Amino acid sequence: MKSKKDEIGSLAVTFREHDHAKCASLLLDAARDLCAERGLRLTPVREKVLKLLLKSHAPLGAYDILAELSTSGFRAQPPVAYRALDFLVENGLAHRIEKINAFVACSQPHAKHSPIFMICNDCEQVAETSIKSQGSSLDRTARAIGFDIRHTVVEVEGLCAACRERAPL
Amino acid sequence: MKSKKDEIGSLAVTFREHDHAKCASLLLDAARDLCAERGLRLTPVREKVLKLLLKSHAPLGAYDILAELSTSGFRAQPPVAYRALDFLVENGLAHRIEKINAFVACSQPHAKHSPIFMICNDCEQVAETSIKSQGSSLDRTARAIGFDIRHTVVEVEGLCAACRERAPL
DNA sequence: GAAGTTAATGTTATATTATAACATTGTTGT
DNA sequence: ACAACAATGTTATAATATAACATTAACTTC
Ligand SMILES: [Zn+2]
Ligand SMILES: [Zn+2]
Ligand SMILES: [Zn+2]
Ligand SMILES: [Zn+2]
Repeated sequence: MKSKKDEIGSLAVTFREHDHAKCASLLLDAARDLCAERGLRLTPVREKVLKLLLKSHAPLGAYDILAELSTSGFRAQPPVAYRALDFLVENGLAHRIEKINAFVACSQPHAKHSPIFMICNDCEQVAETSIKSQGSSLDRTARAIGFDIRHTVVEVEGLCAACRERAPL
Repeated sequence: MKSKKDEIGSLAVTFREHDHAKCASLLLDAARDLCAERGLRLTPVREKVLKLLLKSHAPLGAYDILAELSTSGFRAQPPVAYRALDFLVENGLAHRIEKINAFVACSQPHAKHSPIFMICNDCEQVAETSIKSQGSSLDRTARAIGFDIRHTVVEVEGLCAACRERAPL
């Protein structure tokens, strides 16, 4: 049984001081492992896009990525970015954040999960946590009306603790 | 204390047989009342857009609305639609559904609420229900990490009961 | 390893969604 | 009537995303 502290630590490292270089490199390794296991090809563009997303916990728009790709010797037509992002999203290595039309690296790529995002409107970082869908209020309501859930979007906007301290209110 | 049946009836009428003409007219009246109470101006374009949204429980894109406006003698430049939609959304008469870049009339315009949408991928109708934010898992996680929630997006995609019956699996 | 097959990338063009900026008109309060 | 503000009209463009088709690379299977 995990302690509450563990839970917070593992789920919302984004808004806490942490060794992000390590954070990013562990996730990159995890992605490589996952692709190897599943016979997926983490091609140069795909890996590059993942690395760009892993640079920070702030999401990037498709055109931000495109711009960075073009300064790194990759082709820079929109489909290049969207295809790589599609691959990453379809395979659980990244998520799309609907509210802001942007993408983040997944912070728990192996586990099958329904992510929840907390988007700080000030520092623009995004923390990923997870829904426990079994028995949730959402799940119960859906069952009650016979709705079969295929995909869930949960995104909250607000201010992270650090930003609230910096600029109270 | 409401019964479970009441709760379902009031919250997810979308996917059930119902007198939608009545449904729409009650909501239009509610909107007029609400604007009168708050000193808001439900101008012709704004009312027309609300009526368009109230035609069904299927959401409309801004450009769908624009097209309908132009066939009704209104000006049809994008800002016309977006401004009316902004007004309706800001004042709680409509909601934007992020996942599909579209808008629906709010089904409970008086109550302050955090809506949840259930989007049927087959019939494309959307049911609105509500989060009980107090004490929810989301709320607890946010508190635990000191995140101050300003706005919540909860949208689920899947199949409604009727569509599942029509086309099993 | 040559030929066939599928997956991935390259490239051009265009579709879709949304906003900036500024001019004009209408409404409200004095 | 006048000022002040709210709403609408209008032009232009920004930002996001996909369609379609050509080319190249990778993986089979013989
Ligand atoms: Zn990190
Ligand atoms: Zn922050
Ligand atoms: Zn109805
Ligand atoms: Zn349906």
